[in-house]
Amino acid sequence: MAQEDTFELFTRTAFGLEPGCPVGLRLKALACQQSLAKGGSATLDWSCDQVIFVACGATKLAAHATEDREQIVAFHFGGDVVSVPADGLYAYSLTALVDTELLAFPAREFFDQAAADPTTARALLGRLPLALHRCRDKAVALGQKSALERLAGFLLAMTERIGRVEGNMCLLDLPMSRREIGDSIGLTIETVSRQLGALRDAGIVAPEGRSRIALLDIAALRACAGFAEAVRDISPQKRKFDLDQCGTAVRRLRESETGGI
Amino acid sequence: MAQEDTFELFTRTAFGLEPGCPVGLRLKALACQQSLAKGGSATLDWSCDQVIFVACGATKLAAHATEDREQIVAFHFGGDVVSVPADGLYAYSLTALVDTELLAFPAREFFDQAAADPTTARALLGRLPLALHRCRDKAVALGQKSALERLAGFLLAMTERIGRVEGNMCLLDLPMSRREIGDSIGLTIETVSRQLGALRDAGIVAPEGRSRIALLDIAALRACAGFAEAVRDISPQKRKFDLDQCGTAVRRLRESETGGI
DNA sequence: CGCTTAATTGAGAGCCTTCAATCATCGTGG
DNA sequence: CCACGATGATTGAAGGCTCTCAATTAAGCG
Repeated sequence: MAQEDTFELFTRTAFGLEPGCPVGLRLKALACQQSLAKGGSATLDWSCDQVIFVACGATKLAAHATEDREQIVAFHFGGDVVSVPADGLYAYSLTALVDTELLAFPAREFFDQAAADPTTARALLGRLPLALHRCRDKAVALGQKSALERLAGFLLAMTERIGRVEGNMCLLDLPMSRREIGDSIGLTIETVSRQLGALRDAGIVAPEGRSRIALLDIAALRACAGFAEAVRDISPQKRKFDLDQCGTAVRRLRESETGGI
Repeated sequence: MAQEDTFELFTRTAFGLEPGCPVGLRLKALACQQSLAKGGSATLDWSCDQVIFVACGATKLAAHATEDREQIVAFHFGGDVVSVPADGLYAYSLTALVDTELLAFPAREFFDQAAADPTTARALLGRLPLALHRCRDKAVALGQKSALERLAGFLLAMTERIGRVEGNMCLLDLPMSRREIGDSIGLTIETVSRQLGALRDAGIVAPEGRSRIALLDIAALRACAGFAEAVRDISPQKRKFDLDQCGTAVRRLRESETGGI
């Protein structure tokens, strides 16, 4: 993908700007394009925050907590804008799950320009809270939910992002490994595998090969994830009843995933 | 605190705006002031996102995962701006830890006005990523760290926010209960108490009464929290060595807390 | 000073992790 | 096209950390 194409994709899809407009040109002057092969990590200036536009492909944003332990903070797909923190409490990295094209901007200068243009500013003020709220939902999952609940929530979140409907079920082609799933929801690869096996044995999902999963019963999966189903102003009795409807293999949880900025 | 005073505090401290300026007036038209007594929850329109300015006091933003289980997503203090999600996967609540004054805005209209004013937009584009990055650091703690690491990280984060230096140590007057600490870092009240006891026995902290904690050895506390100390471009040997310097009562983790937008 | 509530401490159980082995998948080369 | 090898995934057994349940102690308030 040529620099021109990538940048036009950026201005158009991310902010609804016409190519060649003043803001677009100023932002373009800041942009640094990168092509990452599967498994490659973005080369960024880690001394200051960055804003990344994922033109196409898929990436993971990971925080390195220990030499051998990383927490994946979010997954991103084509069209997403990612806010990448500078080195702070943890060292972060942005890694391509598949071949990926991206645009990198230094955050301060990027926001300086964006703030001056109402259209761009409004777009960012829409995306940033969304990413924040997704991250919070993730924190809820990591802090309060069981392994099964986290995995079910993960699958549902991924379905919303990259799921394809096929008849009366849903197909999911995951670009990430079991390890990356585990690193995302705070579980070991073995636990992920075991819980996936439980969902399979319950007839809720059907893994096909290494990366494809067919979702046979989304309602049951949602019950597994244990989200708070529009609970406000619903009587406790009714709420309790609904929660108990999940089957025997179903126990506790809830979750969210993938936060474009 | 009168409406006028609260609002002026808002425009001045949060955005550096002069009272009576055009944006200020338009934002004021959206504002809904609330005074919360300790323990009171904000009355908000949960059908749409809200932006809250905490004029003075302290609040917790909590997600209700289950009837008896809540995850505190962030603590806020005077001057903070909070992005509060509408009802989604979870029901959120904003509760006062002490008597608190706040201003509530509907998010969409708020951002519409803010985007039109470069100064306000720039201020928000500075605060939102900060809150996002804090939330991510919290996710790392919840997903990867041990109980001791989480508590140490919590204390350090709180120290940065509301700690007072007193001689060669630091005093911390926590406005939240043990239960709220636990709900914030994903632990039970008993585990919080036990880990705090471990830090006390190690001579690192000295609890005084229910809410005050004296931090006697911040370096040791930092070691307990197990943050990645500017690890990029440092040899593995050196890194390993540093990590092993933490004492016997010290094991694994790292953390962050309190995200004003 | 006594009461109510919060915090601490202890014992046992459960869930996830760790360690280890087997199996499957997929890319490569014959 | 099939066989092979390497890597990833699954499954099993044992252990550890945190949770749950329960009792005791302390703090703060009237």
